[in-house]
Amino acid sequence: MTAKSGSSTGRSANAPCPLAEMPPFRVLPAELLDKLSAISRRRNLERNATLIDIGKSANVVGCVMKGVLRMSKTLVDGQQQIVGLLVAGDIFGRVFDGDFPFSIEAATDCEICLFPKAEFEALMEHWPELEKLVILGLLNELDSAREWLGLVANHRTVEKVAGFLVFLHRRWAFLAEEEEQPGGTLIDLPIKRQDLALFLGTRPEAVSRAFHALHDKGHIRIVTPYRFLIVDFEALDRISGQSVSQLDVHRALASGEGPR
Amino acid sequence: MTAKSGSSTGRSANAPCPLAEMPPFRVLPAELLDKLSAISRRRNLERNATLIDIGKSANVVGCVMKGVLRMSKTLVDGQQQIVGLLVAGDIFGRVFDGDFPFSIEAATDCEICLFPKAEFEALMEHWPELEKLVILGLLNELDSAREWLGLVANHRTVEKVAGFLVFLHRRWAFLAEEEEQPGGTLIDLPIKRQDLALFLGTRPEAVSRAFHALHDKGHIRIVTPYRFLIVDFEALDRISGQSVSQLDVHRALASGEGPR
DNA sequence: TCGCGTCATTGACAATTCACAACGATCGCG
DNA sequence: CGCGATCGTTGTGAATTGTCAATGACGCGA
Repeated sequence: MTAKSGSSTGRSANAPCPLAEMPPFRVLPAELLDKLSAISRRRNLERNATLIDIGKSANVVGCVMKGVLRMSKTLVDGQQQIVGLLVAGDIFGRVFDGDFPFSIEAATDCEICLFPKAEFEALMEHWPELEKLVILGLLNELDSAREWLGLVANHRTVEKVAGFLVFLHRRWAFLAEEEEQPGGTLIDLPIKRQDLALFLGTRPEAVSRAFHALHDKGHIRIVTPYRFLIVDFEALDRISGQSVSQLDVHRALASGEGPR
Repeated sequence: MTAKSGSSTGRSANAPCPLAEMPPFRVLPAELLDKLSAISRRRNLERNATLIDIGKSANVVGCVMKGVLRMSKTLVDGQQQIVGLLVAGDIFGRVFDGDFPFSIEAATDCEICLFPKAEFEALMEHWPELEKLVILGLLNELDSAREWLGLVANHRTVEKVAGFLVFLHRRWAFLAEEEEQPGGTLIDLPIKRQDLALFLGTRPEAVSRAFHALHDKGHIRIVTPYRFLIVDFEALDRISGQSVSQLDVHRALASGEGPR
């Protein structure tokens, strides 16, 4: 299974996961939660640790509890192509399918919860609720990937970067990664410039220039290279050219859909 | 334009679909196939007809029997952003979820098979095989979307276009859209230049130039604007940047070399 | 058959990004 | 406390694309 950076696992490896705390799982009946907890293994990952290597068999299904993971393909020359990010609440795993067509690495320190694939699938067959959860999770991932596609399809780097900030703001709104501030919303960037550049289909230099262009226009404020203050969200949304408001539906899933 | 060509449906609307002929459904037990057929409605779509309007409630699950459909979002400025294509064998539908966050239109004349969502979901709860089918279908869509992401993330238009051809060749290999020819493989392009440009994050002019650049290098042959002959598949794969270094490709192109 | 509109193609120029390089800031470690 | 490595930032010329405009090919309907 996921052999990797040795012992970032720690001794909490076998402790059951507080699944009930994660938004997507909240809707599940208590009995199912118990069964899930019973087969769950907790795991901590240090930044840059590899969870799943492309091609290698990885018979696990998992859920991100904390942190950010990146999914990427490694091309023959060693260059990485990032194909997606996983954040808290996201479920990953090739249920009923073969191996992952990409690697999964920790972009930040992470806490994740793993289930043996076979046992997870067995549970799915008996619990339609779990099956529903998986399907909704996949639809969510799909929407996310397509939203990214829209971002990357933009021509100017400023549009991509602005769209990226909008994306962060909208999609991870329920996470503790943002804080309200007198001047706007504070956003922490989970990945470094080079990764972001790869993801957006550009170069680190262009990303840097774009951030500073937005800064100079007064739309954002660069607190540190990894922390931004969103001053004028509307402006970013306008620049990104993505002004679509129909995606709010799925976020109900991610946010636990309890309220309202 | 796309005025939902009302009743292109014809009188074959209620005829059962030959589901058993579609690859994804072949594995299902006969009894389930019968039940699916019982609730299925066949439908024909003319090119540019709208199947599903964004935002509108569409309580259907469907399968493409023939032709190509495009999924797209319409941005505030009226521009379309294409987020995916559906080809024969693809299953679409927001199972257990709300409305579509995009529109679906026929890129070519199409034959599709529709199921009422509620009844389809009911079948899923009793037939794990169907559930499995849906999940695998979603995983497939996800892979497809991520592959697109890799394409669009490329910088040069030649890389995007080359990657697109590779994508067509690999992903729809089982379709009758390609034919073997003495000189290579014949591929039919299901969408026009402008759509492709939107999809690849560039302009029609650039797409055109890229196609002709590949033509001039001898890697493809443009039979008609919608029909290409793949002469040197390896070269395309190399140029696409999905399997080799983009730097090498740049140099290879710059020096004007052919296949090794 | 002719006329019309759509679409692909091509050309020329401006705008933007890439690529290469150097510099500076930050952080961990001895 | 200084050293080195990593990363972010900035500057410059070269390459590529976006943009605007015009032309030509094709299909459709009158």
